[in-house]
Amino acid sequence: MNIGTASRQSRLPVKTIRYYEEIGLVRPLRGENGYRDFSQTDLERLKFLQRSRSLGFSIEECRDLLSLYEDTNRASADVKAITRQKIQQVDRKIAELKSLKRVLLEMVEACHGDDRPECPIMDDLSGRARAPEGGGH
Amino acid sequence: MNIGTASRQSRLPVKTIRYYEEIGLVRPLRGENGYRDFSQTDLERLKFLQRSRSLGFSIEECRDLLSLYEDTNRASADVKAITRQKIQQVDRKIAELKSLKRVLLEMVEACHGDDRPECPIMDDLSGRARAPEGGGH
DNA sequence: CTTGACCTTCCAGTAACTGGAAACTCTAGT
DNA sequence: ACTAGAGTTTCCAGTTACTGGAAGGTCAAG
Repeated sequence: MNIGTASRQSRLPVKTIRYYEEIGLVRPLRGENGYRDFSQTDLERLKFLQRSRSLGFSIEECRDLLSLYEDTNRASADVKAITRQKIQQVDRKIAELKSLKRVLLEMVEACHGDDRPECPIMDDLSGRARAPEGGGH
Repeated sequence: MNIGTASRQSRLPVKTIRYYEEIGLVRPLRGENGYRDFSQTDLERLKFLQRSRSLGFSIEECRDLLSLYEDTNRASADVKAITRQKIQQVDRKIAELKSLKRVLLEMVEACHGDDRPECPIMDDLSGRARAPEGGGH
């Protein structure tokens, strides 16, 4: 099948598929006209990539998963371990964002937000201390 | 002051400061020897950038904030609006990550994780349906 | 035979740096 | 005066995972 068909069926942009070929994630055959010719197996790989990428695995992680995927003797435990690591990464990222949000919220709450030029948010960003407001920690 | 001193005082890597100059975020003077010479004002800008970047504002957002910062007539409301937007972005990102985590957790929980080759995680990634386990939601 | 969709390659750009090479300057110690 | 080492300069390339665009070849329908 041509790249356009593969694109629709894998829900990956054409450009992305070409890129995946470039970095060796798929190796479609070529027709006489030079067009890429994707087999069902190639399509499987593309779908696999689409899903694992959208689940936040990096290209390199996908490469690992893909080789595990195609190794019929691989242990389920290996895959589970990688997935667990990924969950931890996601957890860390969530925690980071939450603490970021907390700071931003504090800044917004301290800000009168009218058309006066004084602005506690700016003071925060510039490193000036903000006056404590009712002894919060 | 030299770039090394500015680096230590702003807690920005030397390379990053040069990059910020390249994209016009700071414009230090030059000494006779060609060395950058940072004024107190330059240092303020660098500190401002360090803080706002670490709070997740993009370079372009920082550029906007910086011009608001230096506009003594700007309204506090403008800054507040930008910060509110940023909070919404952070919220969206957190929600995304949480739903991502949910999927990953489901996969891990469905996986026996021993050395057998069958692996529900792989089945998920490859798009195969997984057998429902006790009436899922 | 033309039109338009689809395909090809190659080059460049994105965001925000980071690393490294080659060369110059400064400072402290001998 | 000389030298070693730290600090500085510019420039080029690499990172991640694509995305956009130009210039051109191919295919199917009418």
